[in-house]
Amino acid sequence: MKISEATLKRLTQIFRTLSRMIRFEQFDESISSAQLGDLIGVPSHTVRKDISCLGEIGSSGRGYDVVKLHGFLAQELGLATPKKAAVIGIGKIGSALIEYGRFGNSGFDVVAGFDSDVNRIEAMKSDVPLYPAYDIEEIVRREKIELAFLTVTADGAIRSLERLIRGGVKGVVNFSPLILKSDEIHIRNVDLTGELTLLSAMINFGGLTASEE
Amino acid sequence: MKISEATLKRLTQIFRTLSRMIRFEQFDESISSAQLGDLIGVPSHTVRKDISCLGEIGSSGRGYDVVKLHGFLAQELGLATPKKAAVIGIGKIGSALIEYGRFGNSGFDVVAGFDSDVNRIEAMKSDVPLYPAYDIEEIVRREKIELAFLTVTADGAIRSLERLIRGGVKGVVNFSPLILKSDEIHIRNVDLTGELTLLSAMINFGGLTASEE
DNA sequence: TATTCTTGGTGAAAAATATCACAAAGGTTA
DNA sequence: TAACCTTTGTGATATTTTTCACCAAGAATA
Repeated sequence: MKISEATLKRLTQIFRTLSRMIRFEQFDESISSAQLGDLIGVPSHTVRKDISCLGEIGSSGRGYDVVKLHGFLAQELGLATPKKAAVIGIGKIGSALIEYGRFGNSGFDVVAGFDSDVNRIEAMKSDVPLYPAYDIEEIVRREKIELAFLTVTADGAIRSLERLIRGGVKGVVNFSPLILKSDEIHIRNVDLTGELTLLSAMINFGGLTASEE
Repeated sequence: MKISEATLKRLTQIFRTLSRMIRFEQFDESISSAQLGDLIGVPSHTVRKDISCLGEIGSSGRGYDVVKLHGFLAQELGLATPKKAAVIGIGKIGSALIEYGRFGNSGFDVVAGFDSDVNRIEAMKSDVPLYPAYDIEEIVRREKIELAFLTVTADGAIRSLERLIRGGVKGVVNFSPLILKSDEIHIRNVDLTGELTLLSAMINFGGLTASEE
């Protein structure tokens, strides 16, 4: 079965929503595709089609068993055993991610932080061990780290990326304003301030799409 | 002419790339669609088609005049006169965004910060004025703020969003793990740790798309 | 048990998006 | 000026993604 990136994104959103419901013990035994759709902001048929890509797990007339669906998604998406993750660049964004990353149930676990500024490393206190940037390749390989948040400036982004790839990382979320691409690993570019620029442009175009020239 | 959200996103990426080139004075007089495509990670024909949605601005045999294209995009996308923006929630992410937001050429200008913790407001020093959260509606209306970064926890996200909408905001970038929707304004949901979960799932599926069940 | 209501799964239709291929326009060189 | 590059703009095509419509399965009710 084929799964599009859009579908995979929605499935992980469903997974995280279920994780949160379970963590806070706020859920009924089962949930309908319409309810799930409301939670992630898509119509019910999209939810059904997405889930059915992985198999038949729902129950006609009742919906999806919350705990069962959560476990099913964890299994099928490979999130059952969390992957190790690193944060490169311990600035504000980086240290925020280290804190957030301590929640379980997300499919990953932040186990190391890196920064090129050795003084900053020593000055900071952190739940996870911090290392100088030139140790990225070695530590990533030794600890079998598979994922990384890249929160460095545009200058250092490429060098850090190369180190990560040489260390064997399989996926990177890039927060630098530089748009990175790689044939070897998965990269997701997240431009924080770029989102506001896009929003600004969207407002000028009235609707989401369509406009008079 | 109609513009899809995907096209608009790429056009803002081109705009920001050109802005950076101009700011650092590192550019030739003109640039080809192929070069632009390399920079934002899409093929040249996509770049040409996107730009041509706004009009004919390129020059056969030479490409696009960098300064002219930048100005043209600013004009057409409505980024020529920066919109005012606010940051709701002055934690690590929030204060990082306030810093980043001081760059010009992005189509927006951060002019206010808000937090529900009054002590934190007083303790922080910031380039922009900080206010308590219950003043959101008033200040947003008075200052004619059109955009906002929402960097609060899931608990406070909905209340903050309502205040922003009542104040007349037109677009919000939501960083809380809650997926927000609104019929009245544009909302972009950016789930930072969710990106790693998605990446983790993508790795388990080998390619970007396609896989055997 | 018969009836009615709810809800998932899914093939088919529709819409949106991306890709291609090439004519035409401007630049360059001899 | 003529021949040859380079590169844009775009109609046509192909692909992907979403939406729709409805059947069948299970639950609830009487």
